[in-house]
Amino acid sequence: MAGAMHSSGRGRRRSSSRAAIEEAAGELFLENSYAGTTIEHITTRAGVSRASFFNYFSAKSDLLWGDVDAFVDEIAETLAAQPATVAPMDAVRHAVVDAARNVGADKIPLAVSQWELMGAREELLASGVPRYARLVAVVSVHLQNRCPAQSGLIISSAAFALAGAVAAAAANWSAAGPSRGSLAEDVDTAVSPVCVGFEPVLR
Amino acid sequence: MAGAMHSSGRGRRRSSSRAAIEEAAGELFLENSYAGTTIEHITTRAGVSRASFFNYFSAKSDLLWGDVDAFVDEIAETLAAQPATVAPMDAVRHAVVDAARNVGADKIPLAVSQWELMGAREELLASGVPRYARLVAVVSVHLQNRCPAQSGLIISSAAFALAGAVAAAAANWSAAGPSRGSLAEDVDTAVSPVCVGFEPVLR
DNA sequence: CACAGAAGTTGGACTCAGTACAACAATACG
DNA sequence: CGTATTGTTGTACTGAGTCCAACTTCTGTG
Repeated sequence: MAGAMHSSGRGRRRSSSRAAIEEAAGELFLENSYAGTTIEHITTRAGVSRASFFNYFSAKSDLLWGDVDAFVDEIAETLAAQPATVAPMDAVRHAVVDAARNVGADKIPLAVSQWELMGAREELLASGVPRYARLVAVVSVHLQNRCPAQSGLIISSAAFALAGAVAAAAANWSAAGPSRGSLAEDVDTAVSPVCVGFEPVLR
Repeated sequence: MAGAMHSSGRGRRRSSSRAAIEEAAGELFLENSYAGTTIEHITTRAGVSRASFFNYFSAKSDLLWGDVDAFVDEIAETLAAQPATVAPMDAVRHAVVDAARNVGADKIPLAVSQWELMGAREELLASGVPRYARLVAVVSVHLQNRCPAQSGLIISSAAFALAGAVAAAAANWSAAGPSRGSLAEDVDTAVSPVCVGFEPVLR
């Protein structure tokens, strides 16, 4: 996020290593599956040193979740810009659905588009957790601000449940294959009941 | 669970390695934190070989989640025994709350009781994912059986949201420290809105 | 222009989790 | 007493992630 701004800094310029790594990884994951691809494979094909890999990514799984991070970022921004007049759960629903609208079928995250192909599902799932946790945190903070009187239990269960519904929608959507419709609709369908259930509790 | 029944088998008897490992691990996690404890530390203190560790546990994180696995097992059993007359989400709520009732303050899972002490929260969280996934699967199967007409999206978002609420309750409860009340109450509070929201959608 | 310093890249050594497997030890059963 | 069965151990290996000290490429300043 920050720290990467180097338009007119002092030292050496970044080469295009990052893009090369991402491209090589995408190819290799398809050829050999995620688990069957080592970081060394990737850096070799990208023509970069192994050490350089960790300049750009903190872990192998980071290659899979970049787009999801952006998705959560967008939700956070939308929520921050929401006027206080909107009902809290409605604000969250709109933020989530809007963000989903920007996820075109063209830009499906690697982790999602190649679910079956890449094997090691559980490992993939586990590597996605920090993103899920961040979504929970973002929603929690928003609800906390809007409903300061509420107990932490209610707040966090609403946030967890909502993030769960979003995850379900994403999983379902990706599993639908090339014939899938719009992610935004699926997210709306999945999230609505959660909002309906929690809105009255949050008063 | 299964596979451990060896009261009068054929070959060599199991020694008490398992208990020794668990005890040593519990001590060491408190002394040096989870991340600061290696498997070799554990096996050395337990007086067992490193190889033996993997006879009993498939990963270091298995030491933390054993009780949670039992919790999910219990939910699965209760659900299977539920009569078809109960509304689907009510059945799930009862199963979850009942299972929570059996989790006394004395038997708090390692992963939960020593959350702050052990550092490496994200790693812990990630290692818990397979359990979360199993809870989702158990609930999904139940809903699928009770509501065969429903779309997969609704089913799985209900299951995800419910599992999320349970996780929130557990996290909240554990964070409450020694003064915490009954887990079952917290779970009920967290899960109810989800059930209220999804019950009508499931018809 | 030289040079100091910032920022990027690399090689190499290291720790640790997890896998694989062959040898060895203990036990029940015929 | 053998023998098959099962538990335990030693050992060697792969691969992720960390650390760090060199080296390279760049920019701004005197």
